[in-house]
Amino acid sequence: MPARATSPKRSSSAASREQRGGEDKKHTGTKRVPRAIREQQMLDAAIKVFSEHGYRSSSMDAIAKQAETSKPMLYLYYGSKEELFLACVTRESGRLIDTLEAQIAPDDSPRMRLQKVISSFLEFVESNADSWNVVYRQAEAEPPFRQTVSSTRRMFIEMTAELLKRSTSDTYSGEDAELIAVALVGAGEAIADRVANKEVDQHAAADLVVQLSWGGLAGTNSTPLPRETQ
Amino acid sequence: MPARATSPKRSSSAASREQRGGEDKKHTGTKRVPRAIREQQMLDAAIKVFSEHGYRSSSMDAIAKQAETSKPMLYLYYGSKEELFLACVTRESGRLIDTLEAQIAPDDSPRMRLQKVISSFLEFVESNADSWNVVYRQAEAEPPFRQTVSSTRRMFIEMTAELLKRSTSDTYSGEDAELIAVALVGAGEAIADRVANKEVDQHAAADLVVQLSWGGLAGTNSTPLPRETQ
DNA sequence: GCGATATATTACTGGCGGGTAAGTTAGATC
DNA sequence: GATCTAACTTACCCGCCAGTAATATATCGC
Repeated sequence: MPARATSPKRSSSAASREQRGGEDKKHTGTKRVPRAIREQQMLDAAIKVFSEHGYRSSSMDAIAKQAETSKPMLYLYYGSKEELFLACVTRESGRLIDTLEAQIAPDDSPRMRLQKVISSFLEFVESNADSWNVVYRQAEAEPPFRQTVSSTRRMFIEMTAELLKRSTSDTYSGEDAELIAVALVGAGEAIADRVANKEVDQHAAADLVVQLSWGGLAGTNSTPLPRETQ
Repeated sequence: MPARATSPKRSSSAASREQRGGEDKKHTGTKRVPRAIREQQMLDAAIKVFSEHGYRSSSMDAIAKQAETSKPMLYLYYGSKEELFLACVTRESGRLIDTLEAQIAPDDSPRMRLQKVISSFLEFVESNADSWNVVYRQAEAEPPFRQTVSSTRRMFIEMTAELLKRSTSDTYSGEDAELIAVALVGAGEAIADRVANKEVDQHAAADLVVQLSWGGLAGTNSTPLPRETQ
């Protein structure tokens, strides 16, 4: 009964600060940390290592070390490397989705929604570059996880297509809206990569993507960009 | 002409000889193939295997088998797995770039260029899905090759930005043009992924990307899409 | 024919890394 | 303070695979 990967729900709050107490070298020198917390530490560590070296090149030992624990604990809690990675993807894409959903108010105009979603999306990516890298770029290249990425992306595309259909007159078919959504999401991801690498300012990028989505190149042309920060 | 691995120029043209003579099972049963040809077979095989399983999960044995040769030959010609992969990326991105460059005539209008480039790009991706996958999606996830992908992409972005600056009035700064180019290239890549997976028709997609690039959503709105095939 | 060399193979190794067995201790509960 | 469990560890196993001898033979130039 190895508890199988995180099956028990959540420990919720908890999280009494600690660590760095003392270098007790008595026998083993390892602190005892409740499962719910350790699990999160492990995911944090895994994301960092996976992001840096890629899935295959990341060893479980390296992840364990990063999480300040040992390999058997990883296996006790997550079962296998594959499940661990999947847990990373699941948690992080969940966090992202939650973040985005929290932004939209039901009575926002479509354009307002677009703006909010885009800027919070880029904000998330900026402050969670490793997550972004793991969830999208790493998972995409590993055959076992392609489907997961694909379905996450599909959700974004659906979301975007919905916005499109609602905001514009129905001059193009649903199929076209879908393709356009694919393109827009792709554009967003490309910008996200730049933002994650800190190559562009997130707010400037957000402004530009909104303009571009809404008005296309003509739009950026006719409406001089209001730049905010930077 | 970096030549790299493949150092001795050797052979060059060649290409005359053909195999498929007879199933001589005398001793080993393996036919002799000139280097220049074997090298290309190896790259073909490597691209296929890499695309299917990813860089790390592809064994040199599997690639050798696919190329109908043996592992030591791979090492003789390419030196290491890493160099082999790099050779794949180099050859394929070169092919893509050549294809695109062959399209543009110096007296084409910017819009004409855009259209030609986009459609030949998507055409290439459609008929070279494995190349696309290796050059972009696989290489991107492997730290040793990220820079290569990055510089290939940068070239596309530069090309696009140049087109933008030339075609529109200079109402936005070069920096904005660059960012817009990032977005457009990202959109193109996203569509390319769909095309590579045969999820959308390449010609319809090309039309749509052109429209979208040129006129944005407003453009697709005001100009009903002329659909061709399908 | 006769080397020289380029093409080829089989069979190995060395280590890395996923996964596990077996045992240890901390601390909650009564 | 005995017990029971959950949190830990060290130390190992073993398969896979990048890379390498060592060796064989087809073919070209002469």
